[in-house]
Amino acid sequence: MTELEQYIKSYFGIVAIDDLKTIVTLFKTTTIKRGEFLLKSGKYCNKLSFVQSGLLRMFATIDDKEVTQWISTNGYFATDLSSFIFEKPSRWTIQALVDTELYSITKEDYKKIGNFVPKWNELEKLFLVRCFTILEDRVFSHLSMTAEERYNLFFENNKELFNQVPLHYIASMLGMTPETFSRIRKKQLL
Amino acid sequence: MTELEQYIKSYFGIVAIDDLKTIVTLFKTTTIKRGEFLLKSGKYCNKLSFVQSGLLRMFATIDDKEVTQWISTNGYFATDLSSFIFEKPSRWTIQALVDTELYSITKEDYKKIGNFVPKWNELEKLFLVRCFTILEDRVFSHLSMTAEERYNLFFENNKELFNQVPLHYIASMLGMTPETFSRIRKKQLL
DNA sequence: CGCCGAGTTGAACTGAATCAAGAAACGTGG
DNA sequence: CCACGTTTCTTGATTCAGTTCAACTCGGCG
Repeated sequence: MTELEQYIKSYFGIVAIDDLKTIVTLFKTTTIKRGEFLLKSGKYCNKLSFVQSGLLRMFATIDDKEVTQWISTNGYFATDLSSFIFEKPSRWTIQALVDTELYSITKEDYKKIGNFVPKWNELEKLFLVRCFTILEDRVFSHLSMTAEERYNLFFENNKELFNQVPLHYIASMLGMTPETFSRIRKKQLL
Repeated sequence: MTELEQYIKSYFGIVAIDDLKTIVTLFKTTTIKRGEFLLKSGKYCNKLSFVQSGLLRMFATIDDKEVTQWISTNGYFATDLSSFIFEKPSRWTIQALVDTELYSITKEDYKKIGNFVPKWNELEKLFLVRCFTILEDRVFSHLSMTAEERYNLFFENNKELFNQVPLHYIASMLGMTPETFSRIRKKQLL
């Protein structure tokens, strides 16, 4: 069983085996090498990708600075949801931090899932609300927490990530400089 | 035609008149007086409300401080989406800033819409992605902008709000103190 | 080896918070 | 409709969290 199947089962509860198979077979295995791009800013994000193994980073470039919005490790999706659904150019660039295996589905195939799997709409809704909730929490963290508190919260929930990706990407995603990140980190290690 | 009908038409494009009527009749008119609560933190948010007129503020209380997450004015929805969909206790409190007219639908009735209006799933999806995108933009604003830039961006898109609600609520929602808000405001008015 | 990106550390600086006080606007009860 | 208390908003002085700039270390890789 692939991670993708496990993901769907664990997040969406009981789905008929046949439905599960139908969904999964619409996703195609692809790989992307370290440094390569899954999406470039300004392009339409025409696929939804699930990370089987590896790491992707989604970021925007502002005045020569890269702002990391999201890091997708195995078990996460990577896409510009807004671009994918509304078929508009993306603000984001998605790049592989290491060689990465993906299950990708094109927008075209994605639209078909609903026809094959009636329950899909419900699953999709749950997925979207989950994404919404994650962002809601992040907004809240910026309204009510210090850099240190954001660090701790993220660290508790994503310990593994800290030995997998360059830390300045995490710093950027948490809205602080690498220096601040480093100082907080030192403090927490004592 | 109510604002709710207009909202659905303008945001979701052509919907059959019958479908529109079906959806709208499931929403019940209610009013809520200044200071009253639509939702209290810890309770399950069992309805989705559309603001016909008035103002609602969604906030959480942390260490005696209120953190404003969202202000719903006419033409916006007010709900804890996560609580509403997953039927879990809410972190948020929603309070009326002035006497407010709502169109509200219960979770129970909400579930039925799909049966009556086949196209509903598609509309719902677009709605959710729109909500997602708004939050994504807010996260990005905290990762890449100063308080002043956030102020300006929000002001450009929400001028009307500035003469409708106490400004310290807007300040809180933008992640700054009332004092900082006031100083930036003074600067921009010159 | 030498280079380059990642991470650390220190010192100076600054945007924004905090603290405090006063002015203006508001709404509530008489 | 006025008076009074409360909330909102402003302004100034001070403090502090986090940024910036710069220098240095370390480890991996060509």
